[in-house]
Amino acid sequence: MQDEPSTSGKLVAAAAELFGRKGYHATGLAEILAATGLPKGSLYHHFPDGKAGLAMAAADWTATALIRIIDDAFAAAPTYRAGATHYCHKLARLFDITAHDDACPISVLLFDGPENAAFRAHAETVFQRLIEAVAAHARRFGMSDTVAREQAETLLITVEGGWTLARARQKSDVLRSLPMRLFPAPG
Amino acid sequence: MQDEPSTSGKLVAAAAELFGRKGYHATGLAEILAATGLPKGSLYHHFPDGKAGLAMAAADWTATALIRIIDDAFAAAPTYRAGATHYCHKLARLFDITAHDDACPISVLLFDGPENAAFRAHAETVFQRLIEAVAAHARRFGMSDTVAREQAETLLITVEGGWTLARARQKSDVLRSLPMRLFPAPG
Amino acid sequence: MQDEPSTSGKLVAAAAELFGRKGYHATGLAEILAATGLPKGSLYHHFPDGKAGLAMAAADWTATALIRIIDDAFAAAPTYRAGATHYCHKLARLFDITAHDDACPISVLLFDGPENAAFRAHAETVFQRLIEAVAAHARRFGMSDTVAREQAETLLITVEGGWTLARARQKSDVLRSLPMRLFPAPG
Amino acid sequence: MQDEPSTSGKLVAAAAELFGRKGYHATGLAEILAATGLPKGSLYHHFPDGKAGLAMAAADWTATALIRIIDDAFAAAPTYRAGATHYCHKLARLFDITAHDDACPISVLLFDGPENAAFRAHAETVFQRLIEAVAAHARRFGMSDTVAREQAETLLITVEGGWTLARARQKSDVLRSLPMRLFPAPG
DNA sequence: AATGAATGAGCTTTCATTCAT
DNA sequence: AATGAATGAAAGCTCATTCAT
Repeated sequence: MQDEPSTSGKLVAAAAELFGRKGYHATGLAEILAATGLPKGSLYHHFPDGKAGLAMAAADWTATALIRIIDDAFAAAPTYRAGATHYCHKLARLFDITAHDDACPISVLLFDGPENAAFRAHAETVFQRLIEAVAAHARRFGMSDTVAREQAETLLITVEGGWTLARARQKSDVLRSLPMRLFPAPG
Repeated sequence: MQDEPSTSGKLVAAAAELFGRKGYHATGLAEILAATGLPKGSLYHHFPDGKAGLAMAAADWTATALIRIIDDAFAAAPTYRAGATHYCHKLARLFDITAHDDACPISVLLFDGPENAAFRAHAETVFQRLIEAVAAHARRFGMSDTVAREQAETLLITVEGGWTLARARQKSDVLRSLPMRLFPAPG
Repeated sequence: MQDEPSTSGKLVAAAAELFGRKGYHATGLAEILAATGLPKGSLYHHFPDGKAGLAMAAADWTATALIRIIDDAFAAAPTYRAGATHYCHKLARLFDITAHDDACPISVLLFDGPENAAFRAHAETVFQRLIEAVAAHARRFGMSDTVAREQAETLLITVEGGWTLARARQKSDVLRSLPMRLFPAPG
Repeated sequence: MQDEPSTSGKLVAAAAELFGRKGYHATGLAEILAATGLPKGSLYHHFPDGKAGLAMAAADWTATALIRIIDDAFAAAPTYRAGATHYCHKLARLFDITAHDDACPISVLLFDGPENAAFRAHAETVFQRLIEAVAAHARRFGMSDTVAREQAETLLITVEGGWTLARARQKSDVLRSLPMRLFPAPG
């Protein structure tokens, strides 16, 4: 149970953090290397495709982290609605902890990337992984495949937009208000 | 009845288009100038703050264009729900017309910008203009101030997230599905 | 006896101040115009040769100001030595009043200028005007032409070097020590 | 016995020559690189602080060269006066060899630099190195600490001013006349 | 005499990447 | 696997100057 992070692991973590905070093009490789303390030439051994390859790995890494949060949020929840609510609250806390200045870690990684077909294709895959993670929980609560995917998409869409507005306002309130918008009181 | 576009107007339009499509940092000033045919030095005459100033102007310009779409969508609508639905459909058509590759014209302009306080402050203002434009129509349909603003925020959040997912999939379907998500069938 | 400074007078004064403080190349025309409040196009009406012409005028203006200081210093002096001492003290006071950050107003104007023959020729003329001003006082105290010019040159050389060292140290002490160096106590 | 100049050494030498001849701001990095034949990107590898860092290194390099001249001049001299005289003559010869168009290599490097505190602080240090080098010789000839430093300052002040006037006149005569001014014939 | 928009060459600097060791 | 010097294209920006009004 050694934690000693691997060289490429350190690179991916630093890249995910910086790409999320500053954007793909605004983050220089020198900055990433400085954050890890690794020497100049190291990067291209682990990521022969350079910055683009590192960005894809960082997107995967971020998605995995988000899926863990999703699973945690839904694990102890009695209903789908409760799980979704937990998820929004967890994201609000995450927003408060970080510098209030990170973009949705995924969308930035994907949308500020190079105008590259492979890169764009990767974007949809990553989003789909998140949707599938939520849909799995929805099915667990008895929803049909179709409804589960529809609900998962709605949650993701709302969270994505909510995070953006929260960032504009530098306040996490919007994220905490998402459940009320997703599940309006009847009547 | 041509308006013979002004020099600075041409710059703003080209900037809004390119910033939206490629992102702030990925768009070079040389590109913007090439798109307008203007010489290098012209830019700083009209935008002494350079790229950042041009980006702010482009954000304003885009917001104004979006508000016109909002007003058009709600103008002939019999209900708020109908107006919001029209708006989503109009955006889907806009998405189909453009290169399928533009980010939400506003969020990209604001969130890929430089790490600049003034820039970030401008972001909230622009978003607020859009929310207020929608809220005005909501009030027109009899909603209270509080409810109107809440509904407007919900619409904007959903559209923002929907556009992002549409872009990842390079398909406008998600945008067309937003009304169904916003106003689920009762029962 | 109106003081209302002429347009070109304002330009020359601002140019002399800025060229002296920051150097010829480090001072932009925009800066000079901003300091005067004059509009962009004004400069070339009064100085068709542009920056170089303005710099020559500023050098003349500064030389005239220095000659007035020289004349004041020697006017009430009983001996040449007393006059030279007054002059050094006056310069030390001038140094203390200004930002401690001006170069010798003349040498900067002349030596950081463009690599231009006309400009360099002007340099010698201006220096010669200063030497002649001092030499006139020296002759007044009975020195021969040859001795007077020699003494004037020595004073100017020393003041020039002293001002430079004072600037490096940001202290006017060196200027006050110049008389002691010029006229060492006998024995 | 060639030293095969290092990349950074070539940069410093070229920078010292060009900064001295044309001034800090009038010298472009492109010029320096062209003089060395090095490619554009090389400079920032060796001088991460860019032009300012290169200028400081060039000032040190020039000071070291001047101290060697000072030591040579005083090495074989029987008296302090003889050493100072040798120094002035050596500078006059140096002036004649170069393009007659260099400023005092040090003062230009320091006084036409950017308005930067670190840069200005470096200026005094470099001047002090020169003064100390002369003072060491003065002490060798039996002068007290105080007198030695005073004499060294006087020599430096005079040389500085003399070089400036020589440059204005494009003739080295003034430099050759400095000993006569420093050590006037008694009587 | 006065104006301010227009101009494009030039500036310093940063970039992602390559390569010899 | 690891290193750090080398590379040159491109970045955003400022410059002195011109010109039509």
